[in-house]
Amino acid sequence: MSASPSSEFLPTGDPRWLDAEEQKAWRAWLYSAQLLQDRLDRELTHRTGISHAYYEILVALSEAPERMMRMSELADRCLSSRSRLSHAVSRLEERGWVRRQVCTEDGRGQLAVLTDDGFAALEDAAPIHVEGVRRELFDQLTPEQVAAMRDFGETLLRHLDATRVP
Amino acid sequence: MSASPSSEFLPTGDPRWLDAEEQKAWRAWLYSAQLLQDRLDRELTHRTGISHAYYEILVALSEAPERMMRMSELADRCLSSRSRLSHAVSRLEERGWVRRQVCTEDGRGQLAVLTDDGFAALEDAAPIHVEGVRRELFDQLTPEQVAAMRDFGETLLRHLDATRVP
DNA sequence: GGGGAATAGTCAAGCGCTCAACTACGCTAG
DNA sequence: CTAGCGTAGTTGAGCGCTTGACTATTCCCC
Repeated sequence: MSASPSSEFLPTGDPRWLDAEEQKAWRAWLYSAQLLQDRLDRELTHRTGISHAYYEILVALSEAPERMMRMSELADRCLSSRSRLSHAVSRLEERGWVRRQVCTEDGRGQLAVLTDDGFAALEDAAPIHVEGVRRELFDQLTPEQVAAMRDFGETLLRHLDATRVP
Repeated sequence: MSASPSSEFLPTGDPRWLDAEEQKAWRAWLYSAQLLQDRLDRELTHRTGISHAYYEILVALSEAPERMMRMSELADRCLSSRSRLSHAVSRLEERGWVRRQVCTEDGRGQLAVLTDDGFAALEDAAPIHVEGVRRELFDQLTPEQVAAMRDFGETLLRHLDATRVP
């Protein structure tokens, strides 16, 4: 719907429609974001058997002290819901890459721990992922574009973080 | 995994790891993209019952001549697989928003046609979506950042398009 | 003009996600 | 102490997506 539709008497007043330039900018960003994430995810999944979502979990754990994290903390770090993370960790447990451990400080809590097998799987996958990001993203951009991408991302993150409603 | 892991003798040579600045840029972009898309999709879904993916289908049809498109064409336009689009159109058909029609020029083909009910649903949803995009995206950015976002998206799209492997 | 490859679309099985309900534990006020 | 509320995490049902196989039609060229 490129032009304003005919409904002119909305309760909240006329929406601030996007003009042609804004539409182009929005679509270019949206399509490129979807295609890029899709391509990287597919390459990683097909070459390593690890989806990008699972990869993020393994990375987070590998960077944590003693390679272990509380479930909720891990969920936040991976932009995941509690439920989604719980399911994902169960599946990673079945592969032997992660194990659960009760948290001694808080009887309600669980710790997700990266196993040696999980770390090895991550070591195999990391080069594939990094090469993908470089090939599809950084190799295509000038340093100025990279700087703008970061600036853009950080600006948006500040806003999204400030207006979060948990 | 922020630093190079210990596997130093890979068949393809050492991967070109991301340095700290590149990591920050990549993460900022990735997280902001995921959070933004997620927030817009949730708002649209909860307030209108239409997910962003379905919204895109309705928009594409509404802009097409006679509000109809070939299934494959529609799939490409919506960055969707044939199968996914076929499922989605079936569900939109159940809601009475789209109907299928055999293509007279090509006996294999099907046309997806937007119904009046579908157009009305889109008219209701469009202001919600546009306000979301404006509030979460354009209102947060300077004109320079918008220009950079578009430039970034178009650069990436050119690359992704040129290296597509169907 | 007839046989094989290519194309359009659908369908079924299985996986992963969402949502809401649920268990279990901790915290605090009375 | 204990009642009640908040927090941590899990679970199951249901939906949507992916994959790969399948049907039907068209295209191509010998």
